[in-house]
Amino acid sequence: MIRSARRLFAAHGYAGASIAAISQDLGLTKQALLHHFGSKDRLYALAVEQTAREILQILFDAMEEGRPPEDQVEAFFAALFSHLFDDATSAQLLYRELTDQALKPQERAGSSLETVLESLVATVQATEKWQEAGVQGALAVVVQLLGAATLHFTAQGTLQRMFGRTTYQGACDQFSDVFADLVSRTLRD
Amino acid sequence: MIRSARRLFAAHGYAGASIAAISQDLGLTKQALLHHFGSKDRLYALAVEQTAREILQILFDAMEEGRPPEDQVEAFFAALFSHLFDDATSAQLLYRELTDQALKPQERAGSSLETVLESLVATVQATEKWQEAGVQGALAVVVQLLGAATLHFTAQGTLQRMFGRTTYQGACDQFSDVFADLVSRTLRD
DNA sequence: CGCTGTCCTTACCATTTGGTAGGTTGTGCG
DNA sequence: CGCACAACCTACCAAATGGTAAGGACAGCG
Repeated sequence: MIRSARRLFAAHGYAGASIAAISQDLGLTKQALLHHFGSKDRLYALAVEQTAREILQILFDAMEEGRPPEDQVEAFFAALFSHLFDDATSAQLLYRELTDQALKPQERAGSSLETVLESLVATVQATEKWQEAGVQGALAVVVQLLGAATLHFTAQGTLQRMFGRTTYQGACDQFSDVFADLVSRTLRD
Repeated sequence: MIRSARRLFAAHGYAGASIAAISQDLGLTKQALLHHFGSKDRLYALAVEQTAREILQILFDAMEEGRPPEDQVEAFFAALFSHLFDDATSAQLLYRELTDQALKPQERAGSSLETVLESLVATVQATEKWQEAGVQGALAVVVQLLGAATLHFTAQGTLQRMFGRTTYQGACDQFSDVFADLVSRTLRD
């Protein structure tokens, strides 16, 4: 159920995906959904939180103790990239939450999405190159890298339409290397 | 009128911004809007096209003949960045169109947004570093750079909320330099 | 058997959506 | 003046929105 909700919220946004559409996608009535989740807000919150938690897990896995922070961040972005490669809807959904802020304030507090960003900023701040740039510098770096990693997936449909599916596929393959290079160049000097 | 529509479509997306809300923002009734633009679709199309045309103009200005393509791309991204700095809604609106594909197919054909992407890809493909990577490689680079440039602006609200307005402002200042460096490193070797 | 609770349904509801029809006001122009 | 036309309004409409109420089907359990 949440998987279906994630797909539709990712594709059409909070406002664009009605609970009727989601339930129809599942072959149920919308009241079945409301029965399980109480309200559209709560379903959306669950979808976002679940998605963010997956990313958070990837982050934790990449944060092995003892390794230099540069390696940790690199490992995270590599793992994130391959995760999004398998499931672009994650990128789409989280990006939408970043831009729409459709989550209720109380549901936002202490969410996994916040934790991911804060941990990333802290780790970047621990790198040699950026430790003197303060929180602001690290935040700039993190946002930049995340943006570079995600547009690719969030704009999937448009890019395929504009350039053709085969060209897009080819770009996908190259993207991984180009991106890894970018992360490395940004974190080291 | 279109300015107001751009603001609201950028903030809430096509589905999330009703013509009633836009007209209320203007102090009119929604029928006044419908009178001028015929339908919500057409108003949205105008807002997107106008915004994309601004970006296209920035691109043309950066594409002076005779300069090396690396410089052209760098100049474009620098100008784009300062434009978005003044008007983040442009980034938000165009990003939404990239992800939502809310434009009708007939209105998409030959739009400024397509022209921008295609011209960028062609120019990147003309650079020394990427001329052997084909359309795919150039597309990957363009998407990556655009993503890096825009997340910052599209997620403005969330970032301000999470890290505080002052921290966000500080990151803004640093972002410009970090980004210029990133573009340069990506285009040259 | 009967009781309870979960799952899911049909039947509603008030509100909002995009859009139409028709009328009113004002302005420019012959 | 009289005519046309744009701008804008009120009044409506069918459809879709999120959500409530009430009940049926069915399982587990005493």
